[in-house]
Amino acid sequence: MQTAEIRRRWLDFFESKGHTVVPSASLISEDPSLLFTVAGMVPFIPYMSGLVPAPYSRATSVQKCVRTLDIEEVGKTTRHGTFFQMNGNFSFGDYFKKEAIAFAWEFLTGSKESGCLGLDPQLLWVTVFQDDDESIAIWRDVADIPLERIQRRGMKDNYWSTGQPGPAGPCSEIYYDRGPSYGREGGPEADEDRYIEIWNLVFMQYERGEGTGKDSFEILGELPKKNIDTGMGLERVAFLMQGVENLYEIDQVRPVLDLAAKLSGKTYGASVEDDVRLRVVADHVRSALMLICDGVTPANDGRGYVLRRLLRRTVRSMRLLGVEQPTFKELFVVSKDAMKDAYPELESEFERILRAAVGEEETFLRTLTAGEVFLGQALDEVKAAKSSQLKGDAAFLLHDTYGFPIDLTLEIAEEAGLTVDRDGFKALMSEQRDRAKADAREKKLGGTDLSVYSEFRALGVTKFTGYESLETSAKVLGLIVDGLDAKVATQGQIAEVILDETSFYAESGGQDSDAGLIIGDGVELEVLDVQKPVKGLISHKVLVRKGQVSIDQKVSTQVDSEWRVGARQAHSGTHVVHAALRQVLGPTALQSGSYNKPGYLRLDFSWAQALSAETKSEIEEVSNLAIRNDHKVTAQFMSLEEAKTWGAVALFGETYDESVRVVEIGGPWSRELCGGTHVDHSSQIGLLSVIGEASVGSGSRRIEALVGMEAFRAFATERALVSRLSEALKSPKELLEERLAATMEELKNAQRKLATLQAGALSARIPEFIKAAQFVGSTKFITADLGEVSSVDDLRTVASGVREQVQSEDAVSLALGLIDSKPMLVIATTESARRSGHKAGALVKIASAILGGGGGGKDDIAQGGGSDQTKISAAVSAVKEALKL
RNA sequence: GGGGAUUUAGCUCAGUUGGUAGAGCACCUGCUUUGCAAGCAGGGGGUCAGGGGUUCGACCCCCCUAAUCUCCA
Repeated sequence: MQTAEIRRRWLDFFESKGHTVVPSASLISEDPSLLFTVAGMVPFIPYMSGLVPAPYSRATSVQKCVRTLDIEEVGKTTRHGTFFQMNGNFSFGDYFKKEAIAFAWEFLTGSKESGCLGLDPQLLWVTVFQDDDESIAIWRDVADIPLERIQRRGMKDNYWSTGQPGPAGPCSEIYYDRGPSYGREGGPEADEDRYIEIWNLVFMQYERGEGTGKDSFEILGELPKKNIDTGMGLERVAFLMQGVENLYEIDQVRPVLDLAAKLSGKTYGASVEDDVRLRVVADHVRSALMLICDGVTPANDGRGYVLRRLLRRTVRSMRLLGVEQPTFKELFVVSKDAMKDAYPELESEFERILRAAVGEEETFLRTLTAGEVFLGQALDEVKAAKSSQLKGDAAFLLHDTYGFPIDLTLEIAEEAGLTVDRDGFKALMSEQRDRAKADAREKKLGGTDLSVYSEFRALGVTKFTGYESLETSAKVLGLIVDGLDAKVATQGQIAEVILDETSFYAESGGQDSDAGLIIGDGVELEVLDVQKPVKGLISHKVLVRKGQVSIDQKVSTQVDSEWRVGARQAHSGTHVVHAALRQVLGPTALQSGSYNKPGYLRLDFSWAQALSAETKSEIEEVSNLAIRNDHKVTAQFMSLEEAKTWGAVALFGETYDESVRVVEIGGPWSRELCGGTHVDHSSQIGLLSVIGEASVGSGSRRIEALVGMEAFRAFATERALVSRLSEALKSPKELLEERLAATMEELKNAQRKLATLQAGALSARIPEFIKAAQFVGSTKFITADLGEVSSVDDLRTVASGVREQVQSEDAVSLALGLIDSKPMLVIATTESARRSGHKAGALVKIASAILGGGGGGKDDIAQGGGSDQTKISAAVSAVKEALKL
């Protein structure tokens, strides 16, 4: 049975059992503490923990997941994949153990004709938590499974919790027996390779307390609402049902493996090492495909770095298989075709996906080439030193600084007949890890506890009235002071206020929160920040300016109207720029993040190269034309499905409710899902001025713009600047550039002429200096006092010019002058003077010490200086004295 | 978030406890010559990423900033 078919049957089955089908959430987790969606239940966590009331009591999904913790195991085992799909059914305070077990058994063993999977019940084994007699009874009852195929296991294997205080409970797992050729008898307790886990049923029934690890914490009591969370690994079931050996051979993955084999001329199954590499390629290509599709781009940190590693490991594996040419183009096409039945968006997004993947492949191939050169030199040095081992720090430097993978270093060193100090390398790696971890611990302080909000959220959602009006009368439902529930907040305090309704916009979708006042009887609160700490709940951070505010008080929320006008201009301006980007650059220039506040907006978008000045102007022009065309701006609510078929731009990394708000500017010209506040007509944006465009990492650019009055003021400031320049250069504005270029040219010529003249004038004085030479013993001593000079170069020119005239004699020339009234000197010696022991460096040191400074240089020429110009003649005498020796 | 590396002529890069910034290629001029990156001679071209500091003096040492590459979390 094809993977897509199992997926479809799953959703149909649970829908028929009254479950709401929830589409897979993005791989980019909404929870900022998680890099990715790592399990099927992740999108449901707020409902499980009770933070947010569940909108349905039963749900089912097939969730895309990425896990890279075991990335090194990929390809070596049957069941480690970095990307996988988790089929889940969930109950939020609805059904519990009995139904969960019955559903699972029916779906697995029911006939194929009836829409189930039709697995042989004789091959299924079950594990339960050791004390959970209730589950054993249900299994016996529902599945008629013999007791010897039900095994009891301890906390470590069959007890679920998040590792933190909160819901917890026993699990029951279903295993599939692959048969005697895969391992020994005795169920999962004996052999988890023969008996493969396919389904985990988690019964959330207890509240756990503080504690560490998986098995040492106390149980505080029963949960008021018990939940069911189950997960069936789609890839695992697929590989068992398709009669293949592991998850790399299922229909969604195998085509990539086969292509990699074809490209490298290898035969799958011929070599253990090559097989692992082929599986790594097959796995990583699929993970990267899905990640890029969800909006991740290669980067040096966070999610982007995980993606980069996947892509680079793929390139490296292909190289180890013997392919040095680029291969991503072909590999990704094949992977996309294998996955597109379940994920049609892969087809429409493919151009963007491929661009990101191929771009990364190119840069990594460049990195490899650079690293190979470096490694070649390092290996030559090892050989030259008659050693046979490349040091650990050299291997680490290659890896850490040049991004050259360690296994390639090992491979190439081996080819050259050398070994690598692996222990040294590992030690340096773990040092680096410790450093990063220590830092992470440092920063972790102040992790926010959201539980204080859940009681307010239980009272219902905060009604947002700000789309229609700036002012609303409301009731104070809750106060939080210093993170704790409070009854009252007094003058001077900073508090968080929860209201039943509000006209204040909370920061989201890139739009900064509203500013304004909350006024009540004798109380005035200044709104500093507005956030949505949990879905549906709006919290106002305020400073109590006058009086005191208490629970149940009636207040009026008053958004600063000037602020809101600016916010609307900026947010609509962001949509305009986004649409303009896509019009000018094409649909792949997709927004990946944005921020806007009155007068200012910035937008990050996926794009590889810097924008040319012309492109930037074009984007600016298209934006301002759209503003001038006075498009109508409308907002309406509709279902997510409807919005998608309508072609609204949904942004990656954002999560949307069932009902979404679609904002249009000029109908289809700009159509985005957005909850922000907007102008009514595009002309109200006023004016839009692009002020900057820069890189925020490879594959991602940031454009910044000013709107409305801010844009006007920026232009006015520049105009004033140009006026001042024009006045200063005594030139009309139109001729400024020419004038400036001409002035620069003149200046350069004048400087050159001056330098020539000065050099000439200085050289002309050389005979005069020589004529005034004195003899110190047999050495001719020539002093040239040049007075104020422009640089040491003049002194050097004279000193060496003099020396040139007397080069056959025993002579020492000294040129001295003042630079910014500090005495400087240069001494030059002829060859025969040096033979008599007169060294320029030593002489300069003597002189400059007297001048209150220092100096030095070589034997033939040296320079120095000091700060006391009254000591000049003393310094010259000292040199003369030194020459006597 | 924490490290490492790089930034020098149009391009690729040298630059040695701090003492006049170089090479190859490209460019210009002249000569020579018509054979695969032609040769010879001469020449132009540098805010040594930006800013601050230490020093008599900084491409070099210290601090800050930016861009690019890279590793770890």
